[in-house]
Amino acid sequence: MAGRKDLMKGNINSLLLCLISQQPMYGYQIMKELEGRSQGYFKFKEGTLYPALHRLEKAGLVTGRWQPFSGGRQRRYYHITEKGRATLAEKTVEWQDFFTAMNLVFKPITP
Amino acid sequence: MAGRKDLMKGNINSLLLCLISQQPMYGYQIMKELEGRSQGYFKFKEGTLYPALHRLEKAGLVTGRWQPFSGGRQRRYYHITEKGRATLAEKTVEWQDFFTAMNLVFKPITP
DNA sequence: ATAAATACCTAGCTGTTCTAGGTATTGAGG
DNA sequence: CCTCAATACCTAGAACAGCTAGGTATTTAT
Repeated sequence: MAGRKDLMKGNINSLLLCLISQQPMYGYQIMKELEGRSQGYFKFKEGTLYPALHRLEKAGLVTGRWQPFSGGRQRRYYHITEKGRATLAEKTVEWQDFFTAMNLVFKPITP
Repeated sequence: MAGRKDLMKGNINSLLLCLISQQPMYGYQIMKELEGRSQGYFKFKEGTLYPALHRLEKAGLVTGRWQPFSGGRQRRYYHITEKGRATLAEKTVEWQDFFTAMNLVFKPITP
């Protein structure tokens, strides 16, 4: 029974799903990508990002796969699931509804 | 050191300040007004609204004044302060920045 | 050598929001 | 007359997201 309530708190899930839906990504990459696309606005802390990814995985919206790359350190690539794609579609509509509502209230300030 | 972090969680403060800045209002009236202006989208519970008003008052952004009306029950009208008006201006800019950033990330989904 | 960037993780705090109750008055419907 | 809905305010407690602040380990540039 999610909905507008969750939107108030966390748009992070939506942002993560959106990026991962376009191509599999690993955590650190997502941080940089979000910062780049938003022109420096979104700077998520690791303590915010990684738990969020774990929540998404636990909810079955993404699946993480360890992949070694040249060197030694492993990267955990997250792939979107069907369920994740459906959720993203819902979240997108919810976001649009939300900012429509916000603007309906905020508009009258500067008449 | 507020800022984008707070936006994620609570836009309620912004909405409340916005309404109260236009005219002094009491709690119940604010609930109805928000619901009306947002075409039914915002339906804040009393357990959300009243503590939020108390927080705003404690922060010096609004001042509450008891006023009796025909009948018996008292209404507590909230007036915006100078500090509240300044905060509202900041919050408005923050909101615009936020949804600009959101749209920068969300746009590429449907190319 | 050592600093910075990459790459991942978690325990615990704070603070917002909702749930779920409470009080009290007025007016309408049966 | 009585009860219910609407008006009008309030709070304690739970739930949970996001931040703080720490940790590990590798590679590359200085």
